Formats: sequence, structure tokens, C-alpha cells
Amino acid sequence: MTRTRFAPSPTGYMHVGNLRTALYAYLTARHDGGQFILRIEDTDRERYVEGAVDIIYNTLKENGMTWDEGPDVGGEYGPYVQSERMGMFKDYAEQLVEKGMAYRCFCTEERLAELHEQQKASGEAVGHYDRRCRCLSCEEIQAHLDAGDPYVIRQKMPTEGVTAFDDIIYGHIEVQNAELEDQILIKTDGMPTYNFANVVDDHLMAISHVIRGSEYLSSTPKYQLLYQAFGWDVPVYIHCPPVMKDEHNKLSKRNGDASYQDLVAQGYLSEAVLNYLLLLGWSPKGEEEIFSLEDMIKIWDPSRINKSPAIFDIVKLRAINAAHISRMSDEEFTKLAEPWIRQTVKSEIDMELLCRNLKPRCEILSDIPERVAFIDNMPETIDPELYKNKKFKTDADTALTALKTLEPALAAITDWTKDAIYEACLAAAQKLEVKNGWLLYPLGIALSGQRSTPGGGTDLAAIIGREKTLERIRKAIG
RNA sequence: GGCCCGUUGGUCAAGCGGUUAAGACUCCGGCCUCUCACGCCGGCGACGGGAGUUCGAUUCUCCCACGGGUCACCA
Repeated sequence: MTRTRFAPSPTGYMHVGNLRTALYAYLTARHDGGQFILRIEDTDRERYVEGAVDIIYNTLKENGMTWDEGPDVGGEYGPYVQSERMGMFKDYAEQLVEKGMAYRCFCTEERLAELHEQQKASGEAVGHYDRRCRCLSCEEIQAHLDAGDPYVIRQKMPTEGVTAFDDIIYGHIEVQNAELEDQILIKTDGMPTYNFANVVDDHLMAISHVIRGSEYLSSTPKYQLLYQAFGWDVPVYIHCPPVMKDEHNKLSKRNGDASYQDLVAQGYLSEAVLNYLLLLGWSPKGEEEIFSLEDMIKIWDPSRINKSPAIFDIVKLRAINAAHISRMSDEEFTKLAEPWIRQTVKSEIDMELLCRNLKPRCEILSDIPERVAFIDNMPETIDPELYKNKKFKTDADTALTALKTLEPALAAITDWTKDAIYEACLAAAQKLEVKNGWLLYPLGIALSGQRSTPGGGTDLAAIIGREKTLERIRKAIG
């Protein structure tokens, strides 16, 4: 049974790299018909941010990623909040001590610091604990214990040989055991270190696939040895490369890079963000790139995750967002777009027609307010240059003629609809023996005061209504 | 610095010994068209470097360069 977990720390907004990891874990579980578990790793009180857990819940929910077990929904492997599990780890570490795979270390922080200085001075391999307490006699240990000396429990690493593991993405990786430090499992306060808690939790929760960032690649051999020491089955490892801001820097909330929440606030669709994230570091087998979450579950294959870091490209995200918008129904789009339109347009308009015209013209929702602002706010004067169009051979002079022709023709319309307006304009053009564009291009300019508009002249007329249309034409005629 | 990992156009990427080295985004043309956009057609643009192995390397091996990660009683 495939069981994956997403184990975020509640430290604030969810950044996109994190969301991507959640997605990959979710997809791996769902593709196999397995379970997706949410575990909150909140033991770092320093970085804990109030409300961050809700952000995690909401982000996953907004994206349709449901979890089968978690703090809020429970499950048979709980509790799912790490801080509530803290008491259970010491026993596991003691088991290892009894097996001779771990040992108590009574070295003080001062000695460790001293050791570090010495190592630095002598130029030998820095950082590693010298394993002094590894060969303490029973009597010595008992003496320390009797004296009530504080101690940590360290993992006893093999001194020779290699430890190997297999990663779905990176393949077979081997490291020399001599490189490994006797890492601390249980701190002096009796609480586990992250690495230890993580292994025990994953085992206890029966996690079958561990999906996490590639920064854990170098600590995985230690994890591997822990699983072996306990005699537990090792999970399948899937290490994902980081999402980068540029060639050198990881995307992070620290330097204010866009979080998922920021992107949504900027008018990106959550489906599009998720779709983009799917593609950032992973590629589907075929050519199709636009997917719903359901599609993703079907086609997901973790072995196609790329090995190298991927740079986050907002331009591509925009394109994916546009693709999702264009695939929406007009009704759906209208519902989403209306609040954005209403930011700059208060007057009564043909909302449906506007939205139909807007849909293929906006890549993200926040493009909208500025695009439609002309509806309520026309510039005082229209730059005559705008009337120039090479193809239709128009300029300010021809525009004047055109608008003078249009004014009575439009004024005569009783049924103010896009079709009726268009018909009337066509008739006028025929009468004048000119191309439609010659007549209609200036109309769009006169009604909007800008070159780029959501729809042609007749669309605009229908959208803003008869009164405004005639008023603007008359003003343009002067 | 030690160890681990990576390196295909500007970006995301396919490729898994023999290909005119896909595709997407961007950019540039053209078509369509009542503007702009959408759409369609076309174009520019890449295997980090050097040795091997091989009849043949983007693909395998080694070295170098560059980049990333990791070396806590943080998670």
C-alpha cells in the first residue's frame, strides 16, 4: 500500500517549492490508489507562526489535495502533530542502545566546542564528534548516570564499509561509512532530534514513499542505517531538486519571493499554479501540458522528475494561467472576472459580452481592471495619432467622416444589441462603399481612447450601452 | 575544505549508442480579423570543456570547470 506524507513546518506562508513537494507526494499516493498523510512538524517553537497551520490546510484544500489522515481528520497512526509525539522517541533510542547501535554520550557542550577548535587548528576533518563516549565502560556509564550527568544518545556509525540506498530520481547512491558522524538522536532534554523523529514517525505511520527536497540526500545514509538498526523496512526515496529563483538562489519566503498566496492574490488561478508547479521539474510523457488535478493523478510518474534544479519562470506561469482561463466556460470566467472588473467599472454594462471578449485577452485576472478602466474613465482628449491605421487607411480626418456617418446610423437603432449594431454598421459601410474597418476602427478608438480594447468597435458599443456610445461619438466629432 | 548531487536553446524540458537533437514559454515574421488578443502557419535559438570506450557518442567511463546541496543538542 502506497502511503506518502507531507510534513510541513508551520512557519508562515507556503512557498511554491513546498507546494510542489506536497503535490508530488499527493500524486504519488493517489496514482497508486494509496493514502496521503498530513503531519505537522511544529517542534521548532522559534519559527512557529500563529495561523500557519490554517494556511497549510487552506492551501491544500484550495488545490483539491485531500489528506486521508492528519491532525484535523485523525487516523489510526496519530497523533499527527509532531509536538504531541515527543514523548515516544526516547524508548526507541533506548532500544538502539541495548542493541549496541547507539550509546549515551556525556560530553559537555564545552568539550564539544573545544574539540571543534582543536580540529580546526590541526586541520583534520572538521565537525565530527570524536566518539569518546562510544567506548565508555559499564562502570563509567553507571558513574555518570549515578551522578545525574546529562547525556545525549548518539547513533553508532559503522567505522568502515559503505552504506547505500536507492532513490527513484537519483538512482543508487553510496557513501563511505567513515564519513558519517555519530549523530545525536536524543537531546539532553530527552527530546529527539529532527532526523531521528522523522525516521521513527515515518516508520510508525507506515509511510512507504518518502518524498522530500534533495537537501536531505546527504543525510539519507544515516536514515538508512537507522532503519537497518531497527530492522525496519526502508521506504522508497524520492528526492526532489529545489525550485530556484535564479541560477544561484533558491526560491524562499525570506527574500520576499512570491508565495502561493501571493500568486493567488495577483490573480493567478490555483489550478494554473499547480499545473505550472507540476511541470517545473517534471515532464509528462506526451505533448499535452495543461492538466487538471484529476489528469495529473492519472499520468503521474515520479521517475520522470528531473534531477537538476529548476528556475521558477513567472512568464511561463502566465501562459499556463492563460491556457486555464481559455478553457473555462464563459460563465465560470464571468464569475471570476466580475469582481476585478468592478474595481474600475461601476456603471451598468453588458457584463456577459464584456467577459466573453475579455476571456481570451487576459492572462491573469489582475490584468482586468486596467483593461476595462476606459469604460468609466475616458481620456479628456483622444490623441489623433490613434486614428491612424495603415491597413484601413484611416487617420483623424477619415475618422471624422466615419464617425459622422455612424452617429445617425447608430442613433436610429432601437434594438441595442451587438448584432444589430454590427448590421447597422455594415449597411453604413456598404452605402459609403468603404471597408468595414475603415468605419469601425475609428469607432473603437472613439469609444475607448485606446488601441487595445476588449472587442471591436461594435462590441464596445454594445458593452457600454447606447447612451454612452452616442455621447462619446458626438464628443469625438467635436 | 571533505562528502553527495547536478550540467541539452533565455526559461521549463524530451532524449536513455546511430534522431534533420522533440515539445512548451519568450522573441520575430505571416495568415485570420471591426482594434488588440485568441487561433493557425513559419522562423531565430542548445548537448559546459577535455580525454577515453566504441564502427559510431547528447547518451557509457575518467579528469577539469561551473553550479547546487550537506557537514548543529534547527527543523
